Amino acid sequence: MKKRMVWRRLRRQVGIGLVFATVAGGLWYFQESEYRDRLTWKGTPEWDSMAPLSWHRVLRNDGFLVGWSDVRVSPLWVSYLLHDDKRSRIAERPDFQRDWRTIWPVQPTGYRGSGYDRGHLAPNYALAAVHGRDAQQASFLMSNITPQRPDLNRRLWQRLEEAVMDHFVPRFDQLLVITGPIFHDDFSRGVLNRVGFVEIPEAFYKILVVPGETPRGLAFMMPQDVKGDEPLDDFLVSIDEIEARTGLDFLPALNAEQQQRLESRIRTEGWGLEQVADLPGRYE
DNA sequence: TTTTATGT
Repeated sequence: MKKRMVWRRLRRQVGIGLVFATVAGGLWYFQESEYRDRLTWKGTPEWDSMAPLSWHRVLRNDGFLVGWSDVRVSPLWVSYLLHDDKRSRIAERPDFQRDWRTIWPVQPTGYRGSGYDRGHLAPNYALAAVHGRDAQQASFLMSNITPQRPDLNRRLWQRLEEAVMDHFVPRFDQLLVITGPIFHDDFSRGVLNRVGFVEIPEAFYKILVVPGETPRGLAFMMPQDVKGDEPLDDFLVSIDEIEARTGLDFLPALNAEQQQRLESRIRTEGWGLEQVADLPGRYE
């Protein structure tokens, strides 16, 4: 008799709890996607459901988003918008910081003696100049950092980032940048190929998109072992190729026809690449 | 005013 009443009450409470959790979760998700939409264009990268290595969760920062993989212990992509409205002075470089959202401990000191640089994906300068101090500090979170060989990070990659800020952003006014690592096809190669817990990529990609009715796109893929003074256009690839290598789908909210046009082949017309492809780096 | 590591 009494037992049945207790059961009924319990069931009702669980029911109310579930409804509450669902509503709260829905509200959270709604608000979170509003925040994300403000930081991107045509959605954030989505993963191929058949490829667990491309699964990730989104970390939201001031000025940029990070697709974080707890399997690779690495960001799979970062995404940020740039516009031609730069601050004239930017603050000093902050210290690298542990990001407590990553679960696996990735310490700022963890790269010491590894032969790899702590390479930014979302760059210090661009984030600081366009999005301000909080974004700059967030760019030094270890969730935004991947192991990069010094000749890539300080030379070729630096030249590409400089071309983005000094050439492409002024040229087009607004730019969406998606950038990230590319890993060896064979996951077993990555199990021990790590700096601390962080898997070491084979190469890196950077996708530039000019938002608009008929968007323009340009994409690069650069391996770890470069000298650093190569012409930037040696590394052009189609976005489709990057999708094939990463298991990610970029700009998922763009309609199929536009995606096909934008992603299937390399189109350099209008970018003025020849003006920047051979510019020397800042730290030769 | 654009990158980092250095048992400094």
